[in-house]
Amino acid sequence: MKRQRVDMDVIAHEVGVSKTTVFRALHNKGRIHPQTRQRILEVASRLGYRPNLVARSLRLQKTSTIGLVAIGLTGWFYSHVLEGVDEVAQANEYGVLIACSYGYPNREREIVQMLLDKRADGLIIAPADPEENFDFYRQLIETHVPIVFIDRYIPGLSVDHVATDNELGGYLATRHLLKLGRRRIVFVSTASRERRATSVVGRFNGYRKALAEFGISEAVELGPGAPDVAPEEEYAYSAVSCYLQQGGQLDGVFAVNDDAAYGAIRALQAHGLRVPEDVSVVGFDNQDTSAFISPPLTTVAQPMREMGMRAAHLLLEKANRGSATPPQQILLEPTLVIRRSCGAAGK
Amino acid sequence: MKRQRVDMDVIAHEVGVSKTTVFRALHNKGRIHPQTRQRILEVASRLGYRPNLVARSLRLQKTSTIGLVAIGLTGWFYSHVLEGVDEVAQANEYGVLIACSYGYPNREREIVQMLLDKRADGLIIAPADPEENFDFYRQLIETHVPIVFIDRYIPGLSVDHVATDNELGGYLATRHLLKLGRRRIVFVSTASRERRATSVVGRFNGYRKALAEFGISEAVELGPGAPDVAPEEEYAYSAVSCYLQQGGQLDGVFAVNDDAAYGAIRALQAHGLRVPEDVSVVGFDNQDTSAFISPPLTTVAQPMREMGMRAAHLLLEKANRGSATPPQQILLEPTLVIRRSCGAAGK
DNA sequence: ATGAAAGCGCTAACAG
DNA sequence: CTGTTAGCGCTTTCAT
Repeated sequence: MKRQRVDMDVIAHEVGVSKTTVFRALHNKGRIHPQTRQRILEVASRLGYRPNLVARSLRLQKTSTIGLVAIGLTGWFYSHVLEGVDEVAQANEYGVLIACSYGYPNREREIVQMLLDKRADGLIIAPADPEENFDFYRQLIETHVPIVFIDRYIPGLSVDHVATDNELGGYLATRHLLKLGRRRIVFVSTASRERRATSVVGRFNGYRKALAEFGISEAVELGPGAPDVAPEEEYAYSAVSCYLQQGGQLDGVFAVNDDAAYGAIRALQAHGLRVPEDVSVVGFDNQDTSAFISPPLTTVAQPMREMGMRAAHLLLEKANRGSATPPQQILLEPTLVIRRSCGAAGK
Repeated sequence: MKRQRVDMDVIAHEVGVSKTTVFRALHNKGRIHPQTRQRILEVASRLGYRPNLVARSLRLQKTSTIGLVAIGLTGWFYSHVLEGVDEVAQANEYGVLIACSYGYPNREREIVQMLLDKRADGLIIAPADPEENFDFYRQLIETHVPIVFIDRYIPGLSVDHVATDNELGGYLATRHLLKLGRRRIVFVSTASRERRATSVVGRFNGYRKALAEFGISEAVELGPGAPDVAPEEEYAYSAVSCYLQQGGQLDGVFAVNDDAAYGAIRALQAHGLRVPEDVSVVGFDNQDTSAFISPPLTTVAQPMREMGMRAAHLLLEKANRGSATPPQQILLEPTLVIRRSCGAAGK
């Protein structure tokens, strides 16, 4: 038995009306006799009719699809952001076409091209590098494809973006350490490629700003120079270990993310330093795990899901109302979550 | 200035040939004069021509898109699997349309439908529940849409799937604890919905199988009865705490995943028990973090990325060679990673 | 070596 | 209230 595909024509013939009438029945649009509509709906249902969204997309010049350019799927932070995007997409009957750049700017370009060829209605992009693809994006913007940068952005380009106020986050974390009396606070950063991202740069600036307010001008960054190795924990571990072995002093650590904080804590402990008695540690991201390591980690929380949702909303707005509105930069507020690793009261 | 969209017709007019010729030039197919081809290619490039993949999809009845039905994006395990899928998709010039069920069977059905309406060439699915959608999938299979289940499957349905040999994993973990002399080994499981998944059931069976080999018939599962709360760490923490407070005895823990292991360890420590001196703990998944908590966690590693890649390959094969081949069940081998939480020698 | 024409399945403008 | 017709951009068959 040959199960034939059923399209609107098949239904039309079956019922004995025209395709247009079928269309009107299915979409309940225009004037149509209730009886006719009823019959059509029944037949459609009996035949298991399903609209061909590809055909619709071609006709409407609109795919109801968001293109999502991620750096990777595995990070705590990004995966939550992406769920936020998915959530909004589903709620608006949009699909999400996703592809990862894995941090490579050239791959990022290819992906964007692919997504555009598939006629995504707009793109949400976490740009791997703040400079490498500057020209590429500048040209892209001129084509008026709706684009929203997420988490990171490309300085100098006037594009919508939504991100956490990373500078504020870094500031809050560092000021907290300072208020606890810590004065030799180091910034544990991340592998060189990531280090350039606006999110990381922001945290570092916040760190320095807080130091400056307390009259400290010397910023110490641990990471640059360490072997460029994954995972984050390992990188931080070796960066901190190296610093300590060379006789570096510290009584506070602000890690660029929670994973780095775990590595830092382990390095400190391996070196005989106690956390938080000897050294206070603050991370960034507030992973679930951070409440369960020992000591429980003080960290900066970002509204991850919300970030994804805001980006998606922004994009859909652009895609539908036309991109006439001027670009918005949405900054989300981070919050400090105090636990025991910093030595302050906290659960 | 009105920047008009350039399609093959525009190029054709510009060069003074027919659309067909343009087609042949672009695809380098059929007989075409090298000169003509050259001119066409130049114009196409100058005009910034990009193929409309939606139109192509409609014509070819093939979208070069994989539909991915995930349970969520945030787990360590799944996110790595998805990257594997993405990797293979990109390598084969496929797109990945993703949507999450968040564990709800009805939502899962809607997503599948949406992906099918968008004419994905095939679906990779992590089914939320092993039974709820049985009939739905049974019917779906009859339509011959290429489908591959991943990580979990639906018993009784003859569908391709690729998963870890979870029973072996549970067996390896438990046998390891038994060999270390532990005899009161509990299984720390997960919230009720997840508990039914074939992956979890497999781990539990492996656990019991190992116990049986050592003449132990009593299996103790911690979790059922505990408040059904997120995150995993919290759930495990309260399950273990509860057990201990009620005077439960144990000298070994096999946790269904690493996050649960973290929660278990914290509960044990909070209760004055030392890990691994008093209690040996083994997890499942080998998250990066597990090497950096204290004590470093012994755990079962799964080939996550490979799982995603195998699933994607399998799907593409089905989608292209026609789904005439009989369904394959691919089981991947897990490996035990020994660290300190179990008390054996190990880094 | 090139072109004309049909058609993928849907939507919409226009008639009746 | 319903039908006819054209067309979205591409691929392919058949002709020349």
